[in-house]
Amino acid sequence: MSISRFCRSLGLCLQTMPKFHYAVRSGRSVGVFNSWDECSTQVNGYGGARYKKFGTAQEAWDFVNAERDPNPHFSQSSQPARQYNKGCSYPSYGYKTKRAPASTSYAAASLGSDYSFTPEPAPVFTPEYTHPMSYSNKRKHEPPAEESYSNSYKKARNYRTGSASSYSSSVSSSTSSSPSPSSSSGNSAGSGRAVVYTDGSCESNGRRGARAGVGVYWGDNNPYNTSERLDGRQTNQRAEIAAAIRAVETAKSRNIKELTLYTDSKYTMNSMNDWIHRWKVNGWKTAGKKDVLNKQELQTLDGLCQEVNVDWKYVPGHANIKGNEEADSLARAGARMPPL
Amino acid sequence: MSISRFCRSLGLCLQTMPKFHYAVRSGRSVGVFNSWDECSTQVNGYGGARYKKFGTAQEAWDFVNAERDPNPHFSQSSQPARQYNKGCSYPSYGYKTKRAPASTSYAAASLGSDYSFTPEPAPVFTPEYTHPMSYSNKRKHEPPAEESYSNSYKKARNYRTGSASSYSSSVSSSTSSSPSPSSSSGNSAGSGRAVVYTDGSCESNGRRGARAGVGVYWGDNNPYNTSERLDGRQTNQRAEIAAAIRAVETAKSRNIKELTLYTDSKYTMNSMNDWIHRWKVNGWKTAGKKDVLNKQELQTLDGLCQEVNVDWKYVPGHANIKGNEEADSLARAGARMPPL
RNA sequence: CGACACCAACUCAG
DNA sequence: CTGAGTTGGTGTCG
Repeated sequence: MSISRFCRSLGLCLQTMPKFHYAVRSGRSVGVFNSWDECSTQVNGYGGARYKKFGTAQEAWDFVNAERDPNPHFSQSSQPARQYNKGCSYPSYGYKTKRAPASTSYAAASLGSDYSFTPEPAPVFTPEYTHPMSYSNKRKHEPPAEESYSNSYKKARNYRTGSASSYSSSVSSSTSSSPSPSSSSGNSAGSGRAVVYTDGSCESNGRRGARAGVGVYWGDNNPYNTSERLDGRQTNQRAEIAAAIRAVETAKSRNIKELTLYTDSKYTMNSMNDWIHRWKVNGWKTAGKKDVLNKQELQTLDGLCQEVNVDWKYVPGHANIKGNEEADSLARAGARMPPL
Repeated sequence: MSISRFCRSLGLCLQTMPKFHYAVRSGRSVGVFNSWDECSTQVNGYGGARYKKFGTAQEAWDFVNAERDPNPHFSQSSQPARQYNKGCSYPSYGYKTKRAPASTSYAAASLGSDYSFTPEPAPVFTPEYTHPMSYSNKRKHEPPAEESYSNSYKKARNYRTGSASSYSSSVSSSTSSSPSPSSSSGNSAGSGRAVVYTDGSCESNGRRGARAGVGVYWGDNNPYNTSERLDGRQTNQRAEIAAAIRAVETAKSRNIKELTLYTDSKYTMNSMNDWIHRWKVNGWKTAGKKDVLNKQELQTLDGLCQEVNVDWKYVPGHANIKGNEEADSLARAGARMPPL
C-alpha cells in the first residue's frame, strides 16, 4: 500500500545506484577505490590526502598516475631558503600554521618510490596520458609511450631535507642578509630553468560583482610568489592568463631562460600552444568567425614567451597537486584585494 | 621593480587579510567570534551546537538573531493528541533524552540577556528576510545589489515567551492559538489544508557506514509524525526527497488536498519547483549534460504532487525553527534505526 | 557537441 | 576547519 509503494520506489533505486570511483593521493596512499569510504579509510590518520571523484575507473587511474613528477622546483635552493617571513608577506597564506606540516608530507608525496603506501602495487600505467603532459606534441591520444619521461633521472634526492626541515628549523640564520632575492645562489638563481605554478580565480564569475585575482607560486616562502588583484574585465580566463603573464614576466626579470609553467587552464595552455598559431595568420578569428576575446593579453603573453622559453604543462585542478593548490590560494587571496 | 611590485602586492595582502566570523548557537551558548577556535571552545562538551562561518560580523549576528519565530503552525491541534505511542512508528524518538533539558536551555539561548557572552550588545535587527520565504518567484541569479524589500514589517514579537514556554509546558492549551485558519477539527482533518515539516539526515554522509533517515513532523504528538530509516542508497539528498515523499503520501491518504510543506533542502524544493520542468523535456539531463541523479525518486514525488497540491516553502536549517528542528530529530532518529 | 576552468546555492556529515 | 550530496550558471576555445 502506501508503504509498499514507498519501498518499491526506493527499491528500484538500488539497481540504478550511481557508481563512482575515487582516487586518493597522499603521502602514503595512492589508489583507486569504488567508494569514498574505502578511499578515505585507506589514508586513515593522514592529514594531507586529497581525493577526487570520477565517473570511470580509467579517469580515476589517470588521476592517480598523474603527477609523478617529483617536481624538483627551485630545487637549486641549496639554502634553507632564508626564513623571510617577518614583514609583509601574504598573511593569509600559511596562516594558521597547519600548513607547515603539509610541506613535509609533500616531500613524501612527491616521489613514488621511497614510501610503501599500499598493499598492492597499484597499477602505475594507464593507457591514457602521464601527468606532466606537456603539450608540445600535437598527436592525440598516443600509446602508452614511455618515451616521455620514462627517462626520469630519478635523482635520488633527499626530499625530506628539502622543504620541511628547512622550514621548521633554523629560522635563525638570518645572518643579516636582507631578504633580497637576488642572492644569486638561492632560489633566485638568475639562470637555468625554473618551475612555477600559476592560477587565476574569479569569485562570482559571470555575475555582476565578480572579482578576480592571480596567483603565482614558485615554492614555499619564495619571495617571488605573487598574489594580486586582476584589473580590467573580471573573468576567470583573464585571471588565468594574467597569472601566466606575471610568472613569465618575473622569470624574465630574474633572467630565467627556461621556465616550466604549470597551469590548470587548458584554455590558456592551448591558446599558447596550438591556437595562437592559427590566430596569427587568420587575423585572430575564432572558429566561429568571431573575434578572439582576450587577444590583447594573449599577445602580451606571447611576446613574453619570445624571451623566456616556456614549457607549458597542464595540471588537473583540485587534484591536490601542491603547487597548484598553493597558486590557487594565492589567486583566491588576490581576488579579495581591493579593486585596482 | 619586480621586487617592488612584489612587495606592493604583499602589502596589499595585509590590508585585505581575509577575516571571518563564526557564529554558534547551541543549548547553552550563542555568540559571534573571530576565529573557529574561540567559537568551538565556547561550546565545549555540548553536542548539539551548530556553527556557521560568515564574511562579516553583521551576517554572523544576523544568524544568531535570526529566527526567533515560534512558528505557530498547525495550531489547530486542539486535542492532547491521544498519547499514542505503542505500535509501529518512530520508536527512537525522544530516545536518548537530552532533548528535554535542551528545550529548557533553548529558552536561555533565545534571548541575549541572561548570559554575558560578548562585550558589545548584539545588534538584534537584521535587514535580511523573514522566515517563511516562499519561493514562487522565479528570478534568476540576481545581482548582489537590491533595492527591494525595504518593506519589512518588523513584527515586534515577544520572543522569549514565544517558544520556550509553550514547548515545555502544556501541549494542550489550544486556547491562545489564534492564527489557525481552516482548523475545523483535529489534526486528522480529512480535508482542507495542512502544514508539515520535512527533513532528512544522513550520518557519515559520503562515507562507508552512512545511515540515512527521514523525518516528517505534523505537530506535537501528532500520530502521523514519521521517523524511519531510509532504504537504498544512503545519502542526504535521497533522505530529503524521501521525507517529502512520505509527507505527501500521508497527506494523500488523509485526503488532504492542499499541503504546505516546509523543507530546508533547496535541492528538493528547486527540483520540484523549477528544474523538473526542464528535466521533463530534456530527458532528465543536468546542466552539465549528465544524468540527473535521483530521477526515480524525484518522479515518484512528482507523481504524488499531481494528487496533492503542494506549496513548497524553504526554511533555513539550524535556525531554531521549531518545526524544522522537530523534523530533524525525527530524521536523525530514523537514521539510527536498523537497516531495512 | 566536446574540453578545461571559474563560480553560485542549499543541505548532510566528520 | 575538512569532506560529500546535488543542482544552477558563466568564461572561452575547438
